[in-house]
Amino acid sequence: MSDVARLAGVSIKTVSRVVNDEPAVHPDTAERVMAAIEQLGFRRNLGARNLRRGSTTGTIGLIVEDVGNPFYSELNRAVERIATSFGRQVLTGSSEENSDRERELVLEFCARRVDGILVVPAGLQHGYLVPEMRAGTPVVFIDRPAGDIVADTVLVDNLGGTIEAVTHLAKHGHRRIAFLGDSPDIFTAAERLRGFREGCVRNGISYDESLVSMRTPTQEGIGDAVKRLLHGPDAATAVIAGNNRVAVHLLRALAHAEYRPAMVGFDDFELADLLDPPVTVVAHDVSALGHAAAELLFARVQGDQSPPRKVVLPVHLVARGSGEVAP
Amino acid sequence: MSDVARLAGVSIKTVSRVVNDEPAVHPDTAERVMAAIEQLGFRRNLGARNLRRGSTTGTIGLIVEDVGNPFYSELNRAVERIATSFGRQVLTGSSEENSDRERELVLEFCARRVDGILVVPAGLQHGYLVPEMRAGTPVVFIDRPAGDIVADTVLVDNLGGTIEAVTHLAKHGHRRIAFLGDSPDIFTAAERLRGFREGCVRNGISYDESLVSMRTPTQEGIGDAVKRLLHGPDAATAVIAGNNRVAVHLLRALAHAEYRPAMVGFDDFELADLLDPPVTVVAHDVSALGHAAAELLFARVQGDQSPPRKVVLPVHLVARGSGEVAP
DNA sequence: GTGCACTATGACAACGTTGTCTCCCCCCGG
DNA sequence: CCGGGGGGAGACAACGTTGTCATAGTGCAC
Repeated sequence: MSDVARLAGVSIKTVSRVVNDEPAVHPDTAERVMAAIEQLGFRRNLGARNLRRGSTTGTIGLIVEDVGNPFYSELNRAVERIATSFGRQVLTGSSEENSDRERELVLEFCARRVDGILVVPAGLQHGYLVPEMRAGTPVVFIDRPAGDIVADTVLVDNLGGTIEAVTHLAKHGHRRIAFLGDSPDIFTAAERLRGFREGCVRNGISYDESLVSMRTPTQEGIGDAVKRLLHGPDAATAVIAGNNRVAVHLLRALAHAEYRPAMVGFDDFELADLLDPPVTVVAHDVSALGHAAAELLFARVQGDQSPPRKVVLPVHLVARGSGEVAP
Repeated sequence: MSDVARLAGVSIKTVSRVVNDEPAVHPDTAERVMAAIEQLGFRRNLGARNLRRGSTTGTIGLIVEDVGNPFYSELNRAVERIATSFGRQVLTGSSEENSDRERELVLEFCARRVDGILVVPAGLQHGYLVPEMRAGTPVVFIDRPAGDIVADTVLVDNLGGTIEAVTHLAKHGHRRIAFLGDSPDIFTAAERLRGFREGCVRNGISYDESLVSMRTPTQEGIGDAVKRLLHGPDAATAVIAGNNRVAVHLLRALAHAEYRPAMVGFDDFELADLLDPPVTVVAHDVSALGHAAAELLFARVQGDQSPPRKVVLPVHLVARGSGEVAP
């Protein structure tokens, strides 16, 4: 900036006035300054600006499990849309379902003085956030609640959705329904299992633990579970996939099976309608999730001091075929 | 920081020494400082630090068309992985295939003094980058080359891949092959069309422009193209989808068709193997694309001054069924 | 006891901006 | 001719850090 000032033959402050479109600069002067800026390729240093003004940095942080997972990338996109409308930019990070990594990312973001943080929490302990939140960095939890603190949270109706899935299958005559979930440490997985249980109860089905598998989904693990749960005299006639990754592995495991059980997945996914049979899912609006969370965050950024809110978004069952076959 | 210093009864500089793990601080003093930091929830301001040290900001920018598109989110993930290994964080933005937006994002990133920029360019004019690059911000172009400047670029073999697709179909007896591409303004789309032409030539097929459609893919547009190209006396017996979105729309348009042509898609996608018939694609390694680009960028960040490089990654045809049916 | 090396600490400036205050000049009314 | 007002511009400090240099105190060899 001082180079520009020298070249234009003005003071550094006048350059500042020009780049900030402040009035009270003579047009001729402004033009000289602009020319100098152009010539030198000057670009104002936003870091220094934010430091001096004590203003917001114009960035927010988004932490998800994996930015490469279509579920989270859609979330990312929705968040970005809102951020852009508020003139903010988005720093993203993948926690890889690792709470240490999550914490590292959060603290790094705080050190960068992001205006706010959106996080799909991996861990259950979030006490480390208390000082940051007290220091004025708003945090909104997405898809899963904070472990041990009270904070803004946006969730989907995991419980209701899974109950609906069970009911749907029961309505089509199924009494032995398997549930393939994810690691029970993950809130959504635990909650959906709870919904599965409750769904069984409501439909007069005795809950059978041997038909449940709760573990991080891998192709091999799901393959084994399929062999175990869908064969033999007490085999399940229907199966619920606890999330989109379970669903994909399950579909692959079933692809060449001689017997195909009825199936309902939690989370919609692209091409579900083009498979044979098309896959019935409990769908929810991922964009709406990101949208709601980001809106909530920006309300906080702009000074909303009301008590922490908990938003639960609805889900709905999309019947496409795979869930409507009889036992 | 001055609050911490006051509470610990030391100078601000000593606090700085403690947070930077500098030697020559008495353990007792350090402990007092740590306690004060803990008590006040102090977190060093990275912005101020970077300003003072004149060092890098520890961030890089990534601009893609749409962070929500699985193709780009996988790229994002690969880039993030490398960035993390270099201790950097990633600012992301979606250009929405709009060159003004792209430019806005780039300049904003530069104003934030990112250490480097990775961009999947939307426009053809990149002269605006020259001052920034001269000022020392390295830029690497991904998937598409810069329009009018020389810069590091990482591409995939669009030409070779499409030739391979045509050859594959020709080998299975097809002589009338349709090509559904994207807007010809997009480098990859134009390049794949060029490959289609070349493929026809090499296989002794006369290139028929009436079997080609180059436009931004929408469900409706692809549906119309299908009606036009795959019916009538001169109907195509095979079709090449120019990218993953075209493929998805095409699959949906064909789902309930009485006649299904052979098909090969450019870009692999999840579940392609589970469709009926499984979809044959020209696949390339999106992770490798992001990996290579990020590695190249960090080499530049670390001072590599060698002439701009152009990397072309190989593609390979994955035969799954849809491309192996006879006319 | 003197000199020297070394440890622990602090004062101060500087990074690139911008807010505040001040100054100068010109124009206009009385 | 003088005073006041407003437009245009600059000097300076400050944002939160850290690099440089200075200083005070300690221990040790001579």
